[in-house]
Amino acid sequence: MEEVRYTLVERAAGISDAVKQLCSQPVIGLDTETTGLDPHRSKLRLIQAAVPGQVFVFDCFKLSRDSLNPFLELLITPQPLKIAHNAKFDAKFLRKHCGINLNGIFDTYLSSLLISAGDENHRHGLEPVVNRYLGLQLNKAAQLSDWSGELSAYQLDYAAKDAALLLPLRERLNALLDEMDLLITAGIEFECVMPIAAMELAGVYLDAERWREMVARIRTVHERVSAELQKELAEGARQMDLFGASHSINLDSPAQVKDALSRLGIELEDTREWRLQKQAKEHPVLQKLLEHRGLSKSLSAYGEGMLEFINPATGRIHADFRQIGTPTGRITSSSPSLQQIPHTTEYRSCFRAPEGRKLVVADYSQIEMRILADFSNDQALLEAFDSGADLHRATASQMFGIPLNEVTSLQREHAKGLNYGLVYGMGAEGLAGRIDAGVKAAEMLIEKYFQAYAGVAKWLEDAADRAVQERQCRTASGRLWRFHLDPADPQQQAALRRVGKNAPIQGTASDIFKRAMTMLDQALPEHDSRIVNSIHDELVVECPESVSDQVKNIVVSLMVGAAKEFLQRVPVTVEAVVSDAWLKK
DNA sequence: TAGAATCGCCAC
DNA sequence: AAACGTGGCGATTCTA
Repeated sequence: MEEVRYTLVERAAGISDAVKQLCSQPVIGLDTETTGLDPHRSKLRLIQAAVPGQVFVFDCFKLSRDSLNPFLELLITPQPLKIAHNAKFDAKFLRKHCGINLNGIFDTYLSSLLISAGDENHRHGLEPVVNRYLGLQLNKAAQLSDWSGELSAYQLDYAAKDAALLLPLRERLNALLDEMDLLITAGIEFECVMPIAAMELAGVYLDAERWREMVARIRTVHERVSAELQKELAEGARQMDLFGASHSINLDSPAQVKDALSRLGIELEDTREWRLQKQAKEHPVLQKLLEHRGLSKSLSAYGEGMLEFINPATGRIHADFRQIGTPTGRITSSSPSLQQIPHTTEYRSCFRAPEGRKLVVADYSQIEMRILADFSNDQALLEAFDSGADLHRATASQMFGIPLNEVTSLQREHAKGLNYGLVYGMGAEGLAGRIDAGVKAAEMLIEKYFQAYAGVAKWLEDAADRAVQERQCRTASGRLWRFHLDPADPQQQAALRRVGKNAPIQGTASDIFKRAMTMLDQALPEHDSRIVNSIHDELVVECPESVSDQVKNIVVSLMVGAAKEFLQRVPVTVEAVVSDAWLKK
């Protein structure tokens, strides 16, 4: 790419001329350079704004916040459209350091993800994206340079070039989004950037003392169980070892554990949980091993390490949320993953509302089954939801042709197993394992289920057929997943059929969820409230104690409202509680 | 010896 | 040898 012309704006006097040229544009390329990655501990150095043939580079170290105001005004309105690559990053720094919410976003990173439609071979950094869609080679070497001192011409040129590239890149990506019918999904994603940026910036409060005590408690038990296991597993070894060498085995090594068990006469293919579970009754040592595994998991994944994520600047945990974390559109979280904290009181009670505040914990009730009911237009399943009865009880009642109040707890369990497993394309063996029944019995239950819900059966089979035929599927918003499996391979075809059943449903739940986050992000600030965690179909909102009931009502009504944008046939309910901690009371 | 691959398990 | 979809991640083991 040829050299870009840029204007360095270091004095307040230069702002008005820049703004004059920027405000007449329908779209501008936007980028920032910062002294680090954490908005709470790093500084915003440059803001670059590109128009065709010209880039304005604002030096935030030399300009006061007030003098930047006329420029920032352009960023908080939908027009001009701001193009950024991973706008979440820039949005966080602009919010933290300039106090503004970016509005009117076109994100080239999210666009690239949508266009790739689940192709794992595609990378989505600016460099590969520019290479893929513009055929240009980009040098990102300056990105990690020191942006806190006097800037070299090389650095400024790099900064300007990045912003300038966004204009042609957007042209190309927008055309592709249009061709692929992805504009509606893209709109949902772009509007969700700011809510997610705000959530990351807010972070979630963890009671460190309480967490430490819990970890210490677990460690004590872990040490005891370890010692007991070592002793039991050494039995077999001692008899065989003529040299009397110590045989302390690594309990975290599946291979060593398997060998040790073998010496005790317990032969296993592998030592996965379900396999241990199977024989735990006859071999108490396996029960103990399972207990040890659980404790080890607790200490490694959810131990002291969690405390290192507490940001010294805020005292809170600011996880990294990937907005399009999966091909179905689900958000994922890492560093730490706040989406896989064990669902037990001892863990979750450590995630709390700070003094004077409360958490509203809200989740969609059976959202995926409701989407299935809506898509399939199955009258019986729709009726089950319309009745307002407990879904699994209603399902059992319909399967066995008996009144609701005569459903036994076993019948309800079986219906529950079916309701949960179905949207994942579960087979008879899977159900048998889940509900602790024989395969024959499971087959009969599935037959009964599909007799009751014939419309569901038809929709699922059609969805699977379509996936095999078209090698792709879409959600309600039009989000696309293209498959790169080989349909000639029976195993891959079976997998494809399962994904074909599940992805439209899981992905539509994502569509709904992102709309809910967007609507809430607009409504919550006036109540001094904010989203602090997001877990697929559950939201955690932190709010002042004094308005917690009001906020709870807002959360419920907006979440329901978001679902109604996509679902017309089925009622949607959201369960919400006001709590001191991340608990559903 | 660093990075990749695998196992195993947490969430929805 | 897995079962039922989507992930993240820590520990061990493999590999260049």
